[in-house]
Amino acid sequence: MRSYGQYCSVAKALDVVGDRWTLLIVRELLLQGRCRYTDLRNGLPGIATNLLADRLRDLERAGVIEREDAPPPIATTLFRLSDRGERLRPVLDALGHWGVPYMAAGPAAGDEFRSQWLAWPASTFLVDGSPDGPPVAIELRTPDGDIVVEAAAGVVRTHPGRAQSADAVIEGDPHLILALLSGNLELDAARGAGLRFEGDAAALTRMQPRVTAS
Amino acid sequence: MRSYGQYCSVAKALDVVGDRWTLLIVRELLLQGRCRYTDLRNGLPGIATNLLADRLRDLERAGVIEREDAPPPIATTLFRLSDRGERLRPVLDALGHWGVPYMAAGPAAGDEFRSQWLAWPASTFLVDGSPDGPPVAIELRTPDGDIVVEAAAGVVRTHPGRAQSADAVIEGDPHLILALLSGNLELDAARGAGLRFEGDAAALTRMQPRVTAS
DNA sequence: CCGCATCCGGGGCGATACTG
DNA sequence: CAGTATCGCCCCGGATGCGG
Repeated sequence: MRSYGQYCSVAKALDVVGDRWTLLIVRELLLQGRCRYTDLRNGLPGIATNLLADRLRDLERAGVIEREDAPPPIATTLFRLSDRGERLRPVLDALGHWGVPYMAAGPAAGDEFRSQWLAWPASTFLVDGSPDGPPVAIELRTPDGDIVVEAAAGVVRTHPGRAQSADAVIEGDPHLILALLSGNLELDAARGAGLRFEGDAAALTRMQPRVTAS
Repeated sequence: MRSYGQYCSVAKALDVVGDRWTLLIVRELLLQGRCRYTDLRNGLPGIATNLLADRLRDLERAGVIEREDAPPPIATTLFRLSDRGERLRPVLDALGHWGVPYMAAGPAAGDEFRSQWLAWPASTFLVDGSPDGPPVAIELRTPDGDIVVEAAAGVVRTHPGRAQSADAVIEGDPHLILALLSGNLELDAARGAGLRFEGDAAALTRMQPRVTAS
């Protein structure tokens, strides 16, 4: 990116990560950890492949990501964040938190979705309604992968994969899942819309929208 | 900006503030408060005037800033952040903190500088070396305005303007001021380079670089 | 002078095709 | 699978004009 030419730490940061798509690439690496080129493409619907290659080159030169040749049997290239890149997490957290209100209206026409993107709405918008209760885990199964949403000790967190013991399992359209989690859709209505829900409905009410004047 | 078309709060946030120059406009409004168009231009060296006008329109439509007609005798337009815009402060804080290491090497050739930009290096990179001591204020006088750096109760903060009672006053080249504050330049050397320092040198050593593995 | 609008050249970006 | 190559387009940068 063309430098702003300003001796200011915000401008210098944007010189490095202010290009279009750059912070979304960091998002995917924060969410997924080490990725193949194809994994990144899949997590970044809409990006032009030459742009992804360009950005990965830029980010590597800037010391934000590192390229790693996978061990022999695999024969592929993996990309991962460097320590410096991992330190961008607070930036993504702040941006993701600020952007949550835009999710309330539902996806725009043609919006793509990946289950791992629920991490920010879940961990910054939802709050554990019963901080003193035992931990609760809800497993989400979407067409592009599974993630676990956990409420424990007052906070809600997410991570990819399956839960060891899920209190509830939700399967179906990701938009419906978010509507259900955020309280914009009742369980009965969600079921009527095709969402499959198994397990303890109380696990659902355990997670509540954080009360903020946004 | 063209939407990323992703139902993700980070992407939605970048749909609004991801355009070039946009976050720097927010930076200026966070630092300066209400601004005239000309004030913004002055705080954003390098921006094309049509782009500034475009961005201000976009930000107003997005509800991030608000336009305000100044009271009669003044007859000008003022721009200020809305509540929603003020909530971008954590984003700028995170970015500014992440970018501080890029300041260490000094300004690049042709880099512009404004004194108010010292706010992030001062408040996130410097730390109050004597948390239990009485508050200390250093007044900085640069060609484009004055700012105050205060150390109190363990933290270092800045604000524009003059101090009620400054323990020290530094006047001169902003680059030298930052080098002096960050400990990269000794007081004697700074004086030799043309910096004027008056007051208590202990106020200077009160503020120390935060120890981080950056 | 302040707050823009207009015009124009160059390059970043988007979409698709192609390749080792 | 992991990228290059190519080609338009539109965003951006820089200069200038202009009404209030």
